[in-house]
Amino acid sequence: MLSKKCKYALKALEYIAKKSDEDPILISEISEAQNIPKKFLEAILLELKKDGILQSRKGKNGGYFLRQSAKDINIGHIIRLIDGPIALIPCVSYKFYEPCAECVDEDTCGLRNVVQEVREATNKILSKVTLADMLFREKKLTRKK
Amino acid sequence: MLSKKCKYALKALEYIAKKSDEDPILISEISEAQNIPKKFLEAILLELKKDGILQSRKGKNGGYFLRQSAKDINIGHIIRLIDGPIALIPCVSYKFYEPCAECVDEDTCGLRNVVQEVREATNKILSKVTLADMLFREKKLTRKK
DNA sequence: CAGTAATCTACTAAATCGATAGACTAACAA
DNA sequence: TTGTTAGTCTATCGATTTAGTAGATTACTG
Repeated sequence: MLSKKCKYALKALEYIAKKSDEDPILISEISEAQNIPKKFLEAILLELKKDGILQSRKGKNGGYFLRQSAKDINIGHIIRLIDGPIALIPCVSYKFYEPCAECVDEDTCGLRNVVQEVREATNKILSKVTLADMLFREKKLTRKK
Repeated sequence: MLSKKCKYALKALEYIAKKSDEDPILISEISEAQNIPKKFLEAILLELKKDGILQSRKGKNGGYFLRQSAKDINIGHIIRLIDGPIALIPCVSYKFYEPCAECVDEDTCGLRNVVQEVREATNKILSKVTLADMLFREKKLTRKK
């Protein structure tokens, strides 16, 4: 499961991306619009900034804005940044590989084999969905309604 | 990520299934063979028993054994039993559905739409893999080596 | 009845999660 | 150059979950 933090991060990014042609956006505006505790959101946006996804300006007319284009921001990347591994077991993770402490032989582990298949499927989706895609999906769903 | 508890449960089931033609299997035997803390394993096996997956007998010649055939025990079911929802967000979960507290409109949520696709892909795999399949994969991998 | 092995009850230490408080610093405008 | 605005940094906190332990009890078998 995604943590609330991660969900907040994605929601906030979505909100910023949607207004990416306007002035920098205030933390407090995002906080109110998306129902995210302000102080908590601060820390999240900072983390996204440190990773180079967001940029910020202090003082009057300050706020946050995207550093990269929304179509270059990958959803899987955000999830990994905030929550860590997406894989169900670390021994099949790309970016966070770690051997199982109790495992006798990784190469012949049936569970690992199954979980690997799940990771493959998940990754196939997440690696190609960007922030721009998410916005587009949202638009499409809204039109349908 | 799966909890250690869940990994232990799957490993234990695998071990029991592999020896399903023999006498009931002792907790202590599984614990030693699979490097699982004995007391912790006790609780896990009990949970699996309460769900009807395992059966047990006390005293001499006692131990645990499968209640159902290994090919009727679904991996996704075990994961849900021990860890709860597999979905990345509860608002797309089959068995553990819950609306997002902060979400304004679920039907048009772009994130939800993406996560739904991931769930679909994950579920397609997990819903068809059984304990027997896992054993088979293990055998296949061992032969290859 | 003795011994064995599962079951039940009750803890606990450590980590993580979600959130808050308050001081500090940079940008801008009057 | 000073006040205001808005992001940044440090620190702490309560609640929950995770992983694991201890010890007494109950059921089965020979």
